[in-house]
Amino acid sequence: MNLKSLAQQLGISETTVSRALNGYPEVSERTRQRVLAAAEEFGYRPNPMARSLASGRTNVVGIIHPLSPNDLADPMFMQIVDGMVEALEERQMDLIMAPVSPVNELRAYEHMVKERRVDGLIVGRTHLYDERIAYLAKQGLPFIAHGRTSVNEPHAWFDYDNEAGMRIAVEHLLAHGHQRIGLISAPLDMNFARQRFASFGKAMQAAGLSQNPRHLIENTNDRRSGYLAMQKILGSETPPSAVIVDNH
DNA sequence: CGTTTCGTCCTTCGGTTATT
DNA sequence: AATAACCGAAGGACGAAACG
Repeated sequence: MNLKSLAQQLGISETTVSRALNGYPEVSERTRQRVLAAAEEFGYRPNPMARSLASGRTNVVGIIHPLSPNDLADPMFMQIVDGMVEALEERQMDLIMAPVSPVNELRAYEHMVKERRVDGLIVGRTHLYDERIAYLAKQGLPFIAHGRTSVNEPHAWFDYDNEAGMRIAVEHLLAHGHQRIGLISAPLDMNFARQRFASFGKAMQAAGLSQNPRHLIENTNDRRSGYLAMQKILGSETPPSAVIVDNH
């Protein structure tokens, strides 16, 4: 069932059917309802290929993800995906998630852009200087970054207030009387980790406390490295009385 | 008579396939 | 080898019938 035959069934023109389905104003409400009902009845679905051809859009938003085995069991990640899907569904758009090996990540972005497979991209886990964002900004493909970066091109992003979050965490521990505080960080080339690390140092300094380098472990990004980091901290000669972990 | 609603006609999209 | 037709839909320009 395509647009043409649907129009024939209804005895009205293709244009009117198209207008009715796509929310154009110059269609009476009664006709619109008739069209919608018929579309439902005959199970009409616009051919996505043809639609893309005509509109130049794919109605797909993508996220390229260097997949590690942990991700699919990661409730935080799934929560984010869930939010994206919810927003896209409202607009009848799809999300495609492209798992990719870390070495191929930039190539995957080029693939998406050059072959116009998506209308837009979401870029997660931003780096201090993020080549992916530099690339996308140059190409002009719409995207939004989850996290900041030092790339200069103007672009949309959303992020948490890492500076404030870490300061609050430190102040919380200070208020409980802790003086020796450790920090387990994600790799510091990740922007969020760097910001939190810097904020930690600032908050400790503001409290007049010195940081013990042995209590600062970076480069943890999974269960195992986190476990090892904590072991290392607790095994030091004067272990901290509290530890902040910057990553779930 | 002015507005609303719908139709006709035409172009466009990017690539494949059939026809000159 | 060049050209045209075609796929299915979007959408703009314009005209006309229906309506209050």
